[in-house]
Amino acid sequence: MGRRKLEIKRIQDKSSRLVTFSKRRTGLFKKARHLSVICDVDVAAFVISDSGKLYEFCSGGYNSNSVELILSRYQAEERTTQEGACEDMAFNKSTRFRTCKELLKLVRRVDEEPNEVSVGDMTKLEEELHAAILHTRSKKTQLMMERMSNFHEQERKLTEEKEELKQQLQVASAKKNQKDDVDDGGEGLDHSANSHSYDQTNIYPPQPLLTLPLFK
Amino acid sequence: MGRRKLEIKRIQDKSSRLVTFSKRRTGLFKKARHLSVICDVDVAAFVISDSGKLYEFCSGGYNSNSVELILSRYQAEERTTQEGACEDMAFNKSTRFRTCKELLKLVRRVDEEPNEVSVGDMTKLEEELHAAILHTRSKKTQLMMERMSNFHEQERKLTEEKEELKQQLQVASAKKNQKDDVDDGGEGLDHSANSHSYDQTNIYPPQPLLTLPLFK
DNA sequence: AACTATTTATAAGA
DNA sequence: TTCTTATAAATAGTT
Repeated sequence: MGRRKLEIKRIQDKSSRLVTFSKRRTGLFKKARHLSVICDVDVAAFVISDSGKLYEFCSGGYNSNSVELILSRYQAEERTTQEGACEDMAFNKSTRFRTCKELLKLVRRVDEEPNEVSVGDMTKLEEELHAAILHTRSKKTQLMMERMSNFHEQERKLTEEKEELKQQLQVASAKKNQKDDVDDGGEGLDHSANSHSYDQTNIYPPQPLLTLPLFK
Repeated sequence: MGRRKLEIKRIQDKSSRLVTFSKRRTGLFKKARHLSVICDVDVAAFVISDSGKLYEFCSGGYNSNSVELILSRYQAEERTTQEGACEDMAFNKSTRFRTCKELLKLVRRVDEEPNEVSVGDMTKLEEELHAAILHTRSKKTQLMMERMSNFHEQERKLTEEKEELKQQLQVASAKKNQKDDVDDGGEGLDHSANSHSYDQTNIYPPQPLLTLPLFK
């Protein structure tokens, strides 16, 4: 809804992204308000900006507890939904981990009957969950690194092949010039000039990941 | 937006209220999704219908922890706003997050003079550090995804250039054969046969990252 | 911050 | 419900 159709993908230019963010955030909250009034329902919406600032809308107005009501409703849902997730994941590879199911069961017990779970068990649970996170995260990173490495290798190959072709082109045109040197021999070189070599190589040497400033 | 202008007040007729609810709820979540994608921010929205059914949208997709992430951010805010929290810390009300430097200063104090930092403050610190981790991690992933996308693009370019060079080589050798056709004209083609085209294109369409099972 | 040309959402009707 | 369509509302780019 604007001067031109906008693709639904991240706006690269920071400045216009910010402007759009402001406009659309306002729009979203307005829609949320209208929905809550017109249909007489509870609505809550949260937006967290790039810089970490929280924006919220809640149909109950600001000094009501309706956010809590909505959230607790959500959390209740969560608890119900998680029945039997991870049914199949026997991950006690080396006796170090219980099954995912057992872990989650314990999590639920901590929530529902905290007095019947010892602090020791909770500490253990916390540690195991943390281990699971680390495991998953490390696998993820490894996978991504591998994929990037593949890209890099592929690029190297392509560049190599390109260079080879260029060489061949030069050799060919040189031979041609040798053979009939009074001819319109310039043409052969035009092409190699045409193939402006891409020098955007500054993209790759996979720069060490920057440490982003945490928050502005 | 419709055949006539609608006042922003509860629709009396139950049937049309329900129809409108369905339409506008869909619209709201769509807007939320667009906002999250276009502006690259986290968004969560909850709607509870008259009959108590919960509808939710969250920018992270369904099996991600982004709802929790956003909610914990909200709850952290809550705690901050309430009295007595964070005795020791001058909070910047507008951003709510202190600077990284301030955070680290507190970490050092926890280490050096643990008795002078309240448990409440430590809890708060822990939460903020956790938020910082989440933020950093998400940025890291984003960065890697972007870089992969760049690789992909670069590869496309290189392949394109390679093809162009190949074409030129063929044209050149064709001309050459035209001019002195009794010559050792076969040579020009040998090379293009040599450049076996790489068909390992199955690597890229950057597959959406799989959600790895926690443990094998 | 305003202004508009356009796109997008949707109210009513089928 | 689902689709169609006339119209209202949101907003992208511009000033």
